[in-house]
Amino acid sequence: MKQVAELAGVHVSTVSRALNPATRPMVVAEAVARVMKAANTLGYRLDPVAASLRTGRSRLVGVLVPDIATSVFTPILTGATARLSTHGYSAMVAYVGADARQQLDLAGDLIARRVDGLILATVSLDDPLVGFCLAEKLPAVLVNRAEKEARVPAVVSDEMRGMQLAIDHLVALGHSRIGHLAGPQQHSTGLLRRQGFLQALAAHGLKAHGLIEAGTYTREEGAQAAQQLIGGHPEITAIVAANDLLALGAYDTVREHGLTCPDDIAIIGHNDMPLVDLVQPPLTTIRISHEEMGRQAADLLQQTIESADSPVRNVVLPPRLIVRGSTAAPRKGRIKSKA
Amino acid sequence: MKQVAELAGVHVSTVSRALNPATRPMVVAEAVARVMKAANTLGYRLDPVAASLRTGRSRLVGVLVPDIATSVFTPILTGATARLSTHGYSAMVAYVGADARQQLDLAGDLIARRVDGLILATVSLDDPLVGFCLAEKLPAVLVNRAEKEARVPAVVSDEMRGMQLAIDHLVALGHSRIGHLAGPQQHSTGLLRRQGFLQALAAHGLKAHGLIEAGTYTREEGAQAAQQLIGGHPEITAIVAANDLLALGAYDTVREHGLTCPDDIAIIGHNDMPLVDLVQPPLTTIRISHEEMGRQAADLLQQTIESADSPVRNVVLPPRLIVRGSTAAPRKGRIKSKA
DNA sequence: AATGCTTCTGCAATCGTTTGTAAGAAGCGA
DNA sequence: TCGCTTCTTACAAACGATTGCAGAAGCATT
Repeated sequence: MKQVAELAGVHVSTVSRALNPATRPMVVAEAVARVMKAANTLGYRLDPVAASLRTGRSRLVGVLVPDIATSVFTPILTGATARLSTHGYSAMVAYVGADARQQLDLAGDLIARRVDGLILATVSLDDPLVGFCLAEKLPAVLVNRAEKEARVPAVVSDEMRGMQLAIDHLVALGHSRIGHLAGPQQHSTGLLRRQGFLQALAAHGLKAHGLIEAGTYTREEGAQAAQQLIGGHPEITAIVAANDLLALGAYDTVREHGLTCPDDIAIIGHNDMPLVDLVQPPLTTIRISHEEMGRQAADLLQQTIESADSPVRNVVLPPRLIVRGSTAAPRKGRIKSKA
Repeated sequence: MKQVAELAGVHVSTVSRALNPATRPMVVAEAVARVMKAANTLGYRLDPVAASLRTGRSRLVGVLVPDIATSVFTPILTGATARLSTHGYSAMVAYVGADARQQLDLAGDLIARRVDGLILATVSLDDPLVGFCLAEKLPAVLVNRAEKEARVPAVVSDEMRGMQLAIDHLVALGHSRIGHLAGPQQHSTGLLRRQGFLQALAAHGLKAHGLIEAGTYTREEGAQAAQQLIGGHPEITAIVAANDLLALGAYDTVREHGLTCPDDIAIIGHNDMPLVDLVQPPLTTIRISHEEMGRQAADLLQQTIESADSPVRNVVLPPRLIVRGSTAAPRKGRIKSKA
């Protein structure tokens, strides 16, 4: 910067002001031009580290993502980082486990690195991390999963609506004995989808035929929960899962019981993960645009960072029903289970 | 830091030395203890930004990943970031498209932010980015994809071996008329798998029955290439794809032709992506541990950063054959294609 | 007792910006 | 001509560490 100043025949402070769009009006146009030219010929670029030291800001945001490889978090991440970069921010991504202590440490690291804000894809319904950000006055937005009380902005899918789409579809096909494979209840996705399931059933004057909670969103847990569900409620003709992986777990169980999907049991998932259209039968599911979620989260974060006290605003994205082969009208006479 | 110095009754420079493991021996043990205690009671943490400004290092590494959501890059990323953090580094992740200009810009940003090194998952066989890192003297390691000439360390799968496993398996089943769905030839994965395919065939005294290149690793391109392959070589009984997505594209085409897999045509993929065991038929494929790749890349990068001129060393991971339902012995009399 | 050596600590410069304050120039009305 | 704004620009003090250098203290050697 000193060299640029020399070459342009001005003081470094003038160079700094000329280079910063916000302070540029303070400098006479002719000087700005000279500075620009000098900077160009020297191939000079501002040092973000030094700037960060002085200003306390960094144009860096931290993104905390659960360390589950196969899932919805990848598109959230690509959407978020892409949009962040159009706002001039870079992303520091950290994959974290469920350990709250580790999460707080990591957030501490990020704060030490002077991130301007955080995108959290990890929060449970009542997460200490949110309180931490609030205490540190660090802008944060939640994505995919929300908190119980809306203390910070969040971007989520309309879970109630998603479940309503699923139930409406099944009821329209003629199902009335429907069970639910619920997700982890400490996450908003699990909780709200469960509520949505019950509420949508009630709207049709129906009640749940079994509701089993899976502890995690995995195929194994899904298979196990489906086992209990079918065992306890052999009369059911349809299963609504809180997540595609749980639904795929249910596939395994249904197959083990010698039943077929959708003829014996219709199954409907949630998320529309990649490849679920290729499994057999292709999975009917509720599609959520996770990439769009990431983008919206980036926008929301930028706003909270740049306008000091913008209101806590939630963005709720509409889900879509994607009908494939795993749902059909129930059979009249059910063939006895062979297993 | 000043406060810590005051509380411990020493100069800031002593605090700095006491806190840095490398310089700690210079400080008498008793003083170190006092500093530690003071730092703890004040909840003091070193400021990485200031340290970075002074030292030019940052304990930050940049990771460049192609912006394709569904793929092998997620496990690479989780593996790499996890291992990096055990080495005390944090990751700045950037998802980038194929545009070379954009990639260089991004790398420039990262350098400006003083990253200590780069992990590149994006490189083509002859990538300007590698030259750029070399010119900037920025440590870099490649992962998954390698360069033509090994100018920097890389972590890759043993592609030749992978293809050999695939061919050996098919030949053992009785196949002899085998075609290849090759991947993009500007990436080492595409090129080497193609070479491996030909070489493994030759080892059995066979030659290729058709070899079509797909421009990108997508299901659509796979379907299209398979179309050409089957059209031009209706005699083939097996297809070896350079990638699972290409293989799944081939599924679509085979189905369209009214043929069945594996009876009419056996198909074998590459990577063992999540869920390919759930498609119908479950995909036989070559498994690569991408998470391990990420970890090894992190290790390699740490070494290159921390020991100035460690030799250019490549890590080659062994692939494994995973046999599932998409491969079987060829039928004796082929039923005519209906399409 | 003087010298030399080792070990430890303090001083102060430095990394590359940003920004409050002051000072100089220019314009204008009285 | 003088004083008073209004623009511009320069000065210099931060931001929070690291590190070469020098000096002080302690100890052993002669």
